[in-house]
Amino acid sequence: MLIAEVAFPVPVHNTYHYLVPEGFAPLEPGTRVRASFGPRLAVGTVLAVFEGSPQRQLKPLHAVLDPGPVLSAELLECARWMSRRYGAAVGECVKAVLPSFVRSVPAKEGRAGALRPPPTYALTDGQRQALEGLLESIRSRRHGVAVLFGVPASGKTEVYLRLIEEAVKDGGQALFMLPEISLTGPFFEEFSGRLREPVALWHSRRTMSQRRETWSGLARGEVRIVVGARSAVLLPFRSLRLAVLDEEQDESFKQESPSPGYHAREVALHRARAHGSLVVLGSATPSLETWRAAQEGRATLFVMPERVCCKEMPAVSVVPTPQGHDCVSAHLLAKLKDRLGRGEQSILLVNRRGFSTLVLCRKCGWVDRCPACGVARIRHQEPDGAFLMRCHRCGRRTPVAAACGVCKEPTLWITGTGTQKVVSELKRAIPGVRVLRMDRDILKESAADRRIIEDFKAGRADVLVGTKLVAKSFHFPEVTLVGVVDADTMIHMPDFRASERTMQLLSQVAGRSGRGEKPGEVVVQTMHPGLAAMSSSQLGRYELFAAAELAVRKELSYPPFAELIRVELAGRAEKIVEGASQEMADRLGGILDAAGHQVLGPAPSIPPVYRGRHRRHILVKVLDPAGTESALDAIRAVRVPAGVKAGVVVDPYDLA
DNA sequence: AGCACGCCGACT
DNA sequence: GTCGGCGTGCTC
Repeated sequence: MLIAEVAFPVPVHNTYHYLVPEGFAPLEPGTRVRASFGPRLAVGTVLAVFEGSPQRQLKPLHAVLDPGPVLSAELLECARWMSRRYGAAVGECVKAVLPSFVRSVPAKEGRAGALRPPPTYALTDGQRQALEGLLESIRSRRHGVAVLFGVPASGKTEVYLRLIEEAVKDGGQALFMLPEISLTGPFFEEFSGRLREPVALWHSRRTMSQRRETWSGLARGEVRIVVGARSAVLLPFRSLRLAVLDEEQDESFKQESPSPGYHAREVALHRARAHGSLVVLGSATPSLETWRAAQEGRATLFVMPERVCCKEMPAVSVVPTPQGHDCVSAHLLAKLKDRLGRGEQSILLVNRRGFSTLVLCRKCGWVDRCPACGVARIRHQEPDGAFLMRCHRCGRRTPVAAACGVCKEPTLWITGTGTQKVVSELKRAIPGVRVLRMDRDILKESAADRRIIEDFKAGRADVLVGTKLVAKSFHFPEVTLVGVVDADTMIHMPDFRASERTMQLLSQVAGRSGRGEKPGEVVVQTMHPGLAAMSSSQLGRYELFAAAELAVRKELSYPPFAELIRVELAGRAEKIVEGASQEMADRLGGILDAAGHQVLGPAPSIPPVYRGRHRRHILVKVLDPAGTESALDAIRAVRVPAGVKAGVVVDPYDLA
């Protein structure tokens, strides 16, 4: 009898078997079918078809929905791989690569398009050398991985453009990915202007019809170039020759939820192997995972050390964070005034939005926290000028406490620096200064991030104060000073990546300085000038940071020397969750310690109670790189009691 | 994910 | 005495 293995878009790990009625054959994997699933009919995707004698009574398929497969064997295999790699249900992975808007796509041959002659730009030595190696790799039609390590403004975009041109010759396809939707637009524009071949834009905010057009165009081989965000890596390429991840270190390439929690870099590498294509990982501060891959020869390193626009790197000075009332040091203030006098612009990076980031009691140490989320609340100045406390996790607003929540004394200390406070301090210290603020609050209020950027670019402000949004790849030629108001806030996060994140942010924001004719300068305020993450904000010292940080990671068995799996248990009854997570940790400890892995916890998640459910988590450090799959099996094999739900995240970036 | 089965509160 | 809450469990 002919049996079909079918996956349904539901969070269950098993697949289901059905009889294939006579008239339905031949039925190929990747075809959608309708079948009775429990008390209802459901649409599923055929994973495999085989001849066999079933041990149990199987139901027949109800209908075949496509004339042929809508998913290629390669993409179907990718879904199955994702399910194994990330411990996600197969059906959910199939759903991720086969969105609901897809209609049947008849196969059709693509045609080769003519290329616009590449413009004649003078390339730097670094660009030329990188291009030479990378073009050769594309032409070889063999799988390869390259790291394009270029300082900000080193001309990576020009390299990408020429690689794409090469990749789409005679029917090839190219994928260009950026970590955020907001960055895809400008690249889409630029690529569309420079490349003769049409460029498609892909991200989650595109309309159904736009997505359908791109999806089926790619499947037919007609669409050849895609600029997109994370999910573009799951598109139905027929002959991928090049996959680029720009800003590859950015954590937005990792999806944490919904399941499957995939990393676009890993999926790109997996698919590129199947297509025999080149993967280019571009960054000024590569992730340590990528850097180590280059050191071990799993990726080829290309370095572009010189800026295209200007000769010198900005000079970096590290000064102590002021400990008094002010948050901008005399040193930084003097430099700001100096820029103002010369008609040049400055950027100030502040890590938190709001006015004051901490309200606490001087007597007993009580900290004002959100009762629902358990995190410290931020004092905000609302658009009407009044002050309110806001929880940055749940967004709830409450009046500012007049007295300590425990000892009821009016001994409150309002401290900590947010973007609003810096703006107000600047206006007080430099009369007449024109300041723009850019953070999520402002963008919500005025719904105009474009306008802020344009105003600043046009010189209608002297200083731009903002959160890490200001560090993004904007090009402001008149900016000659970048100040980091408090570089320590990130580094104290209880997360093994805190130092790496700090270094990346500092380096990125430093790259905004001196991009025009005039040389730039960077001032970092910190109480820890000796930390590697701080000193390496001096551009070009990435290698020193990476070496030091890799040594730490190795010592403590953290990625990239181990792989983490976070197991979270949640449920209504606190005691039951507590018992279940202890049981889970004990059981895993027994199994996994023997394999050389480590089990940490359980510990309460942050927040410990969310939507009425108590949450605890366990961290598994998988020391043998091949051991993740069996560790996931071991986790799944532990039965959790009724009323408790267990979830896993492989390679989590959010450790709370 | 759906959808049904199964035990505890306010109503014709 | 019933209708209905959503907690629990299964779907080839």
